[in-house]
Amino acid sequence: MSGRVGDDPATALREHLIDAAGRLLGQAPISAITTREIARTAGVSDGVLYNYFADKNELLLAALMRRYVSLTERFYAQLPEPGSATIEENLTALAGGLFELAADVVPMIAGLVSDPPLLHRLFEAMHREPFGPQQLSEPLVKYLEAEQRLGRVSAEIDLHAVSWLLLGPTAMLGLASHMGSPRGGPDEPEQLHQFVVALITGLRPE
Amino acid sequence: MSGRVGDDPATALREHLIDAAGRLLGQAPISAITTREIARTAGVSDGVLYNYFADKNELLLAALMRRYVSLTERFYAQLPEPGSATIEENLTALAGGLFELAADVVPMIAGLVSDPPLLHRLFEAMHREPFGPQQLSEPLVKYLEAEQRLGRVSAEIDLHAVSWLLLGPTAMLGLASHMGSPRGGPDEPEQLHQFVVALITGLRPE
Amino acid sequence: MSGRVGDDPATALREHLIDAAGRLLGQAPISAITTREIARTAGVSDGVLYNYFADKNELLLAALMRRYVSLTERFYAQLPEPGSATIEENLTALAGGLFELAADVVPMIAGLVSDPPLLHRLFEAMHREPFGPQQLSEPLVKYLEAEQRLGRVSAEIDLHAVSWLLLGPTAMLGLASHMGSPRGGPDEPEQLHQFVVALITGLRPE
Amino acid sequence: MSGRVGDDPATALREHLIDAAGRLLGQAPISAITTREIARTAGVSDGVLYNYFADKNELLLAALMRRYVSLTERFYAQLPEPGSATIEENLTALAGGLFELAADVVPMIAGLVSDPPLLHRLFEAMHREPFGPQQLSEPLVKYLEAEQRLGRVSAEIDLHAVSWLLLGPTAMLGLASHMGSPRGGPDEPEQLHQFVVALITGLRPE
DNA sequence: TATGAATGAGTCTTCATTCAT
DNA sequence: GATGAATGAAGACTCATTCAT
Repeated sequence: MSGRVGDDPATALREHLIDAAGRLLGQAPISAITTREIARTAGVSDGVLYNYFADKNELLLAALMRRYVSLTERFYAQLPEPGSATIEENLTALAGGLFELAADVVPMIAGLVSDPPLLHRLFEAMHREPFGPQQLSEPLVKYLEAEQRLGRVSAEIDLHAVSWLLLGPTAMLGLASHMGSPRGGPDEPEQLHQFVVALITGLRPE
Repeated sequence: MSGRVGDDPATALREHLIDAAGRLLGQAPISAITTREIARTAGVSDGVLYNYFADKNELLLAALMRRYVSLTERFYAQLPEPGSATIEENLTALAGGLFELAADVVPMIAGLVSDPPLLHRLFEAMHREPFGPQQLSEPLVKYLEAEQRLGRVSAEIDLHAVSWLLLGPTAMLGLASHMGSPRGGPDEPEQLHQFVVALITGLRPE
Repeated sequence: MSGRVGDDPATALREHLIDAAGRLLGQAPISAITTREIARTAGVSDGVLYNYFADKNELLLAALMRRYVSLTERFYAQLPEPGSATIEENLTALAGGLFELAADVVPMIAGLVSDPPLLHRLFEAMHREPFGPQQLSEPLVKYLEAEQRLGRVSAEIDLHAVSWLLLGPTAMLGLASHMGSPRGGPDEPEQLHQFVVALITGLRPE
Repeated sequence: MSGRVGDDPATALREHLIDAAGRLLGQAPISAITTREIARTAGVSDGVLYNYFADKNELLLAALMRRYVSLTERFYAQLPEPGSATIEENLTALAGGLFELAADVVPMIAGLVSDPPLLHRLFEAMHREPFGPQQLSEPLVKYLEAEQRLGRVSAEIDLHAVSWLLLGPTAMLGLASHMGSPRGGPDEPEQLHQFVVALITGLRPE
């Protein structure tokens, strides 16, 4: 039972615990995760987590952050190249990535609504990261600015607002995908495409 | 110990319990509400709730529904008159109402992510109501159709998508307002206004 | 809600409650019967029973007695006629009746083992009845005495012991029929017949 | 609070809990035994039992089995030697052992009639033991077969039936001994003797 | 006398946390 | 440091019994 964890520096176990907790975070609502379950998943004893974390929440917090960062990076890696393809295609692909991100992140965060102090701690931690939640829109804005300079996006529009107009419906759809969804409408990729088309068109009569 | 409950006909206590639970729903995350707490808040004994509800969840469900319906009705009462004022003003006001609705409803529902069976029951109950969650967009679409007929909104745009483009960012802002918010940006009414302007403008270069 | 019980003297309700409890006694283990269930079965209110009985147990006791007496009477009505048919046939038929009696009575009494005071009260009541449990063997002994006088049963045998030799295995089989029985052996009527044959034969080598 | 449990290897507490439950099983009806009572009897905290058993019933089951096995072994150790003494003496001694066994086992099992699922689980467990309940008769049958070969028992009799004729009345007497017994008759050893004599004699007129 | 709503003690079970080894 | 057995507070739910109407 000794070398199971790895031969890394002393605190490799800390990482190992975070990974185990993170794995569980993808499988069950956060409130259903017990310390015993984490310990078993990690293959260590029940009490060891208290050697590295003040309490269960602090471990969960670290796992939450790690998960958030890794999911976010996955999204950033998919950003389209300004000037390539069409705006419609690019934004639709982007919305697809956002949807996946939201489908993974939203339930994680939504589950935290039950635990405001923990939620608050998570947000503080997120804001210390290079890519906090509101900065999620930043690369999106960057991309749109580039397209604006290329003349492929209206010069007069507020790009920060546009980023919310993409993020919002997409996240909502991601959340909805976790509930007994309202069958019958178009499927999700098609909905995302319609959002983009409408956003490009604008409400203003020609 | 007699008149405490009210002088209404028979099952006034049922209502009283729903009210007590509803009050707690506004103060604490749903998973933190205990049967004992409800009983104490209602000023009755621990076991009474089982005389009126199959279990704790059924009571919570009733309280949740009552809250949802009353918040929804508040929103519907504020719908703008097609043709009056400007589109921008109307949609901004509408977004304001949606924001308030979301700020109240979203945390309520988000907390349920931890309890999928209860969440499912809530959705079934909501769909039996005249104004289910997906029908939330219906009056919005109705309003936009009227404006479309008046020629104040582009004829070629998908109004269902537009409704999501309004609901999504607004709900997200409502959720965000419950967290240690990202200080520094514009305040919420201003953000909502910017969403509307951008949505009216559209991305397409003139 | 007034005349539901009948127009008999004032305490017809007492009888009605006993009947309702007796009906439930045939359907569920005694410990699973609640006062509310009795009241609903009887179509009366929860609290009435305390107007006629000191507590739940006293009502149950009365129901138990009534049931015991009625089942016992059913058995007595089936006693064979001495001299008719053969001893083997008569005793086999008799064992069949006893088996049915036991299958009905045994679980009722066995369930009481969990409640010694109530059990004790039941036995005291039974002994005051004309046909107490040990008197169960009396008609059996009477029948055997008649056969003895007719020379169809050994003169030297203790008929009281014989009655136990019939009652015992039969009751045991009745109890066993209520449990996940040990499949594979002969069925119950055949077993009863074998008991009788062996009892007639005796262990003594010819 | 350290050495209280015993110095045995690892799961001494598991045994300790079974013992505590077993002790209570001898003192109170099974349905009256609470987890708290077991814990207090064992001198441990309320929740420990769930570290060793899936639930209360599984602990009770283990205690029940242990008791059953130990009582059964006590009985098997007393089997008479075929050919020794007389049949009457041997069977009377055997009936005495059975009576003691029944007096201990029957109330234990009878109390379970109120809890069919647990009863079923007990039977399954019993059948996995070398000496299940129906195999109780096996050593008895073995003994009688030996006597049959020695010519001391009628060759034509069904020994399986005979074993029931001994077990049945004996078990009934054992059960009866737990109730406000029917004073006045012969005492139990004498009754058992009479059963044996009658069984040897047989009903058939010489 | 009948009602049935209210009571509240008591049950089983879970789980974060501690601490002797 | 690591272990994992023990702790015990807390939660949902049941039900015999009471009592104002």
